[in-house]
Amino acid sequence: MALFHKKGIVTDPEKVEAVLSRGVTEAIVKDVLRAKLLSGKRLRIKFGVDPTSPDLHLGRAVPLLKLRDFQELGHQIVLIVGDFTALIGDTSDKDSERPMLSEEHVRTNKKTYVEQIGKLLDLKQTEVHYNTEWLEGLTYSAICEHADLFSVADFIARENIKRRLDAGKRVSLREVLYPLMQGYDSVAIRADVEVGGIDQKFNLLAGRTMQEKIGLPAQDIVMGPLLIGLDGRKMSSSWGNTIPLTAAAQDMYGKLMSIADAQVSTYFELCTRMPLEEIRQICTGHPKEAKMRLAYEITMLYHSKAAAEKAQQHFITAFSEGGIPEDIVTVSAPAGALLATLLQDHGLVASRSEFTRLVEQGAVQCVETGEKITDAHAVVSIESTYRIGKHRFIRFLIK
RNA sequence: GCGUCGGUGGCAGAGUGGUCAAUUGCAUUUGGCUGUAAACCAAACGCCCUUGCGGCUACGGGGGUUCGAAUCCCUCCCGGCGCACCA
Repeated sequence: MALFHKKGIVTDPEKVEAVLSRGVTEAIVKDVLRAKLLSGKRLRIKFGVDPTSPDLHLGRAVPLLKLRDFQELGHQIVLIVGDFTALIGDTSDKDSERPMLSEEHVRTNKKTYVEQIGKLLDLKQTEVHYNTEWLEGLTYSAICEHADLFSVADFIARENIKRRLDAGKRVSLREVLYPLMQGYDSVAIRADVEVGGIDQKFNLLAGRTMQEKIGLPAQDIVMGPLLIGLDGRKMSSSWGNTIPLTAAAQDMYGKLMSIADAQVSTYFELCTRMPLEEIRQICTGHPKEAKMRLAYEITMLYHSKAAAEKAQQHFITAFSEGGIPEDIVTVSAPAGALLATLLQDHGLVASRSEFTRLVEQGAVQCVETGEKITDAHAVVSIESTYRIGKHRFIRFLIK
């Protein structure tokens, strides 16, 4: 945050333009927003996250970086932790009904959120709210007033709702209330701009509608693309294809190395702030080198330079050179214990059946001798290290 | 409430009395290859063991029919759709 000046608002047209274009799929209304940014007025930039799962992931970090861009221009970031909305469940990113989360579940999640966000934003310069503040106290009549601003047709025309209805799936009336709440957040904090993913368009527009009807100036909207996850589908907590911001450096690096080649430049653009020209150059080089650089950059962003270097080194020894990592889980075992039992006890295999299968496939290997285990009843009698597949390692000390 | 259709493995979605531990796709795991945990190709993918055309548990819950049920019947729970006249 070196460029940040407490009072000054940066109106350099080039920087403003960069904020409006990098990683921006659509901005509503772009010209209006540009004018506002150039005016020198300090804007209130809203962003909401629902604490639905304990970890934020890289996909969620895309809008957070956009917020950082705004913060660097000197604008006021207003972060809303949707502890109330999380109980309802957004429909925007779901093809199935989202279950209501328990309050306790939400409470434990929201604690960690602000901390994770602090890796990207300067929290001292960020206003943080929980939307329970204003949503919890709304009366039925206030809700009716809000609900009156929208028609049922608006909702059933939404693609994801329509798809579900057509497929004969249930859509709860409760879910339909979600955009109203998100919209009201904008009213409550008097947002000038709201940042979100393109999948949030409907909800973001609801904010404009509600502000206008209530007599406030309508917020502008900046929407970014959705990051593709590890399996080629949209990155989403419920798919299990995410890279969590809390992932250990080594793990984060490894996960980044498993993204598809075609995604590398997109990741560079959306998940780092490396100059676009430099990215273009890196991506014209060897795909593997480019991906390693990407993994390094992102790991550094969330951890440290040292951690990123270590993770990279680990990756090279463990995978590129087929070696073994330095810090292997080490446990003590009685002499003559069954390898199968030991691995199961330490969670490296889920069941005996799985172990047997792995042995049959030649996946279990003793590192010291290089021998593949072929007997499912092999025992461990001397101190040794085992490798299962490519990335499961364990070392046994004999008691 | 009445009628009707449906609830299957992480997800999607077949199967509708035996040969079903259950087709297929996705995800996952492993092997090969390589430029990496990319891509591609191949295999595996409920659990247990004395590894056998072995045992056990499983197709929303419970009960029943049958030599035998994911498949038929009853009942309960959950969901979709339709109906709910007069206002």
